[in-house]
Amino acid sequence: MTSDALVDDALVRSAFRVMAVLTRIGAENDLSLTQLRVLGILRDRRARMTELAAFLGLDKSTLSGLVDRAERRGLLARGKNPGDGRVVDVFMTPAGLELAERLQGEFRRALAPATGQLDPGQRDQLVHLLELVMGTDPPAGPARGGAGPPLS
Amino acid sequence: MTSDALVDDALVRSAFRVMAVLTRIGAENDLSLTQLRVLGILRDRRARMTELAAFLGLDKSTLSGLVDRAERRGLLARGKNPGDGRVVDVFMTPAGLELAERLQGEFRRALAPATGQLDPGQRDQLVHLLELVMGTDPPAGPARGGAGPPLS
DNA sequence: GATAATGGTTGGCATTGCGAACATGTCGTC
DNA sequence: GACGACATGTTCGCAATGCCAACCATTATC
Repeated sequence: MTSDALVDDALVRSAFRVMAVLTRIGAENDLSLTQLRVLGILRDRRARMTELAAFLGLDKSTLSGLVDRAERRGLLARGKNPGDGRVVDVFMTPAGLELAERLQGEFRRALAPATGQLDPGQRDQLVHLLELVMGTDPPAGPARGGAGPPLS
Repeated sequence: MTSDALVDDALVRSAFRVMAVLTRIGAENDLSLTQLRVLGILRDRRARMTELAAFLGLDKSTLSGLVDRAERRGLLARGKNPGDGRVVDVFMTPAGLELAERLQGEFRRALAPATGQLDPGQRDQLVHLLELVMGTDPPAGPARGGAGPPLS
């Protein structure tokens, strides 16, 4: 019982901590958390708007604006989908890729003092446990069980 | 050597997962993530505005509006600080406390299928590892004692 | 007591995110 | 082939988040 509560607590705390780091790095580069996430997701794939929206848990209309702004900054680009005329594909520009790469480095460096507290064995353990916990299917998501290249 | 990357990855993934659950529960109750967090923080203490802002990593002015809305909904209340006339203390109303209690229950229930994947021993281990990782000074934690500029 | 420093609020601004309404494209049925 | 159902994105209007700069009130410092 209380063991449950402790785990929840630890997960929430670490989540907020991670988010704080991501938010800070984003802010330093004029990117919101969501934009950061988009950059992370598109780093190794091209996606259609709806797909992306579902993945992020956002409305299609929200994504329109999001992509608009990122496109205006030259980080993303829209392209037609050859197979379906309705679909709009989104993908990274070279500038976007470069930025994503740089931010990932910053993120790892920012987290290094924390993760450095663990020895390799503990690191594996932590990864294993988190995968166990998070391995169950997310609330929703027909497409790809939620695993994406989580921005780092 | 990619062991580091794996940990970062797992942490980010679990962070987004936890946030998604919190966001959903908040949305179902017309509360933003930040409001949820405020409710969580004030559950067992009373705090002044600046203190709260620093803890959340937000600007004072952001908090004004946040507390305004929560106060209008009867969840929080403002009070004078006896020791310092400039200070505004914020604390939960009974309604706020009740809501916070309920949401915590919802959250635990939502996470149960995930945490239930672990046996008690693994649970302890996960808590321990997370505390190790997060126990160190965060590279960018909000409101850490002396060090560091406002960093937003 | 004058001047600084601290604590909160206000107003202006861009962004986020939702829902509803809309335009366009695809597909199934006749 | 033409029609209507459906799917995909965009646009518009709205409230909320969050920042900054400017401001008022109170406290500290000299």
